[in-house]
Amino acid sequence: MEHSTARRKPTIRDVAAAAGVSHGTVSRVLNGGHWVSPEARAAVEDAIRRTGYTASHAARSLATGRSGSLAFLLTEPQHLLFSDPTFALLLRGAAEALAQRSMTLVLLVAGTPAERANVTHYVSAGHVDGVLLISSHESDPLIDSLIAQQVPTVCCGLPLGHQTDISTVSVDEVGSARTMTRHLMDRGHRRIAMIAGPHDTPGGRYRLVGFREELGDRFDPELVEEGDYGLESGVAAMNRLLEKGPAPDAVFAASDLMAAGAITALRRAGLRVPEDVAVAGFDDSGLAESHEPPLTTMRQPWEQLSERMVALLLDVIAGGPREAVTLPTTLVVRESA
Amino acid sequence: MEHSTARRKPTIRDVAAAAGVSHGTVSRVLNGGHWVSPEARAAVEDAIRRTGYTASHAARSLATGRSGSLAFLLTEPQHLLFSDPTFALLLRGAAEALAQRSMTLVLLVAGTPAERANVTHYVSAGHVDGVLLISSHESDPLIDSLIAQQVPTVCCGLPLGHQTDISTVSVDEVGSARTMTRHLMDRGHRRIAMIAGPHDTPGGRYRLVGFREELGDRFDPELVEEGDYGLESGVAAMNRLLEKGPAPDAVFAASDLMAAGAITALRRAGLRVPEDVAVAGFDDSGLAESHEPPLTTMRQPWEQLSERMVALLLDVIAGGPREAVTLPTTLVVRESA
DNA sequence: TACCAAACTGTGACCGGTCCCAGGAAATCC
DNA sequence: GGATTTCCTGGGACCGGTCACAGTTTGGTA
Repeated sequence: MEHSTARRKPTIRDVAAAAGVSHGTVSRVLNGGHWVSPEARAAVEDAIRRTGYTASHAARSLATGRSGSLAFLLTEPQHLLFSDPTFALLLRGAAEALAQRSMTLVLLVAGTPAERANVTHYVSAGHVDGVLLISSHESDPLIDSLIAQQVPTVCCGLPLGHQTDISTVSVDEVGSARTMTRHLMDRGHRRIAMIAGPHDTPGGRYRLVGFREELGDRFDPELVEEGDYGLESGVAAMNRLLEKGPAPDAVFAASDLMAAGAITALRRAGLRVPEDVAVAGFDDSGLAESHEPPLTTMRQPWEQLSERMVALLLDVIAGGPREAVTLPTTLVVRESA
Repeated sequence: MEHSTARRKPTIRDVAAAAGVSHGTVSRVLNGGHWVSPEARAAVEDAIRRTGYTASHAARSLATGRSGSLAFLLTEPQHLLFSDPTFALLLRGAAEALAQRSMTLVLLVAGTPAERANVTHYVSAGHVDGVLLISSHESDPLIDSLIAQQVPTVCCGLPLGHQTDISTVSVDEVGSARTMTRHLMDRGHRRIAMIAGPHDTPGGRYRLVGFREELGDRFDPELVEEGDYGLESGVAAMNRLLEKGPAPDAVFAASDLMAAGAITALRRAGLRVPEDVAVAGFDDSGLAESHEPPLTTMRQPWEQLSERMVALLLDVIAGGPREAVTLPTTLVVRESA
């Protein structure tokens, strides 16, 4: 007898011995159990239970060539990551969607050029099966190198300036912006300003498009300023709008954080929200509900977004066709507008 | 000749062939290069460059028994994750610290009981080399099962109710709270209230201890309310304080989010901050600086926290001794107090 | 000159799965 | 009743690394 049970982790062959079958049969049970007799299957399942067997990721990965993990790739500069609750929502959703499929999420951050190089190397070395690309800017070289390396990728939001066929999951940016703009117009506002997102991001560009479309000939380019989705940039953009001339009677910000920033700037200027100026946001990021006053905003379907991204990426990995999924948003009317 | 180069990824043996040495020598070069001649080493390094070789995680992991990844384990309920910028800071820091060591971070979320079971199973199956445990509550069964399974673990913050020797990295909670309390007293405030964190978390308990110690016989238990670190709970706690009697002239909240919530509640009650009531936070979480008014708070050394946690965990994995690291915080005086 | 240690290198077993192939048993068909 | 198909099973090669071991060369010492 062994001097102790040696606490070695049981392998597939230990299970096979315990069940009185071959390791090949155990493997078949593990992978769906086709072509195994009911008795053999039962014996194996019992043996697995008795031995406390758990499959080794590494061994499986080596044999199959698949890693069983996806990368959650962030390319935003630091200060946005810190503050934007949006990323946390997507991250959590993705982690959950993967856990259900017993896969894992690897978080990759590619803010600095050095990090980008590392990340590209890591990803194309095949350490992950695919990439969930979050928030990319126009003509981001990272996308091109992922495409060049044939890495299965799904983008969150339509990648601008890349006419290649990458699968995407996005929300109806133009329609959402039109809905919110219409809401502000219906409330009787006439001088409506917009604090748009960066023009090299889909949210920055298309929300502005929707805003302009809905306003029609009432659109005034003087009433558009650009921010980076962050709170500070909302303050700055609002200040620029106030410097230009008479205050608008409503402001549509392309993110909740910028809306919060705009409200701060308006208050400093002695204006009340929503009495003097109505302010609407975008995202419904959790901050919106608890803000003072609670923000009127467009709700993005966060759970669906991450779930669909994961599902789509797995399709792509399995060799499925390109797809572009568009999800609807909903108007949430609270107190700010 | 092959019909095409077949795009198979080069292995260690391909490199060996290209360099004219054995695969064993290539492996030695890869692992520090001891006992290899300078010429062989140069030949191998050149061959690696020419072939574009990248080591396979899976194969290495299978051979060594180590996975090359750590888990970032979150046990908080959902709504806090969504809003608290604190987690994002720690997460990013940890990802960075690991990337420098060419290891990867696996994000695990154990909010619901079902998730907890999965996570426990996953971790003890050895799919990660160790666990960075973020924000655990008192007598969390998760900690005990990790200990029981001998999983190398480092906690962020002293785990309450677990007298076992787990390595920890924490900040000087008591000292930090005393510093802030002293600051408020020095500013002339006499009726100082506290919005504490959950009493079953180290930050909730020890910040209150420091507050009480510093106040001495001026301490009034009536002026203490508890929140869950989230914004909403700050609003609620402040409202409870206001209902009890005359408003305090200063409030010390155990998180920036709760401080922001307290300010919201005070404003709704018609009180000005800091003119009528001073409000101080804790964390310096990015929100603090951009808040209106900017928050006086205790800055936690986020980068150091995550870096030390990772370093400590790697020590533990390597068989090093238990350690309890305590890091200092710094008082940041802005406008709110 | 013989002997030995140190420095270097090659070989092959092994980690724990998957998957293919050959073969046996039972059921089906002519 | 014999041939063929269908179902099930065992065995071994293989994935791409690491590591222990044996063997070769070099230089120093008795």
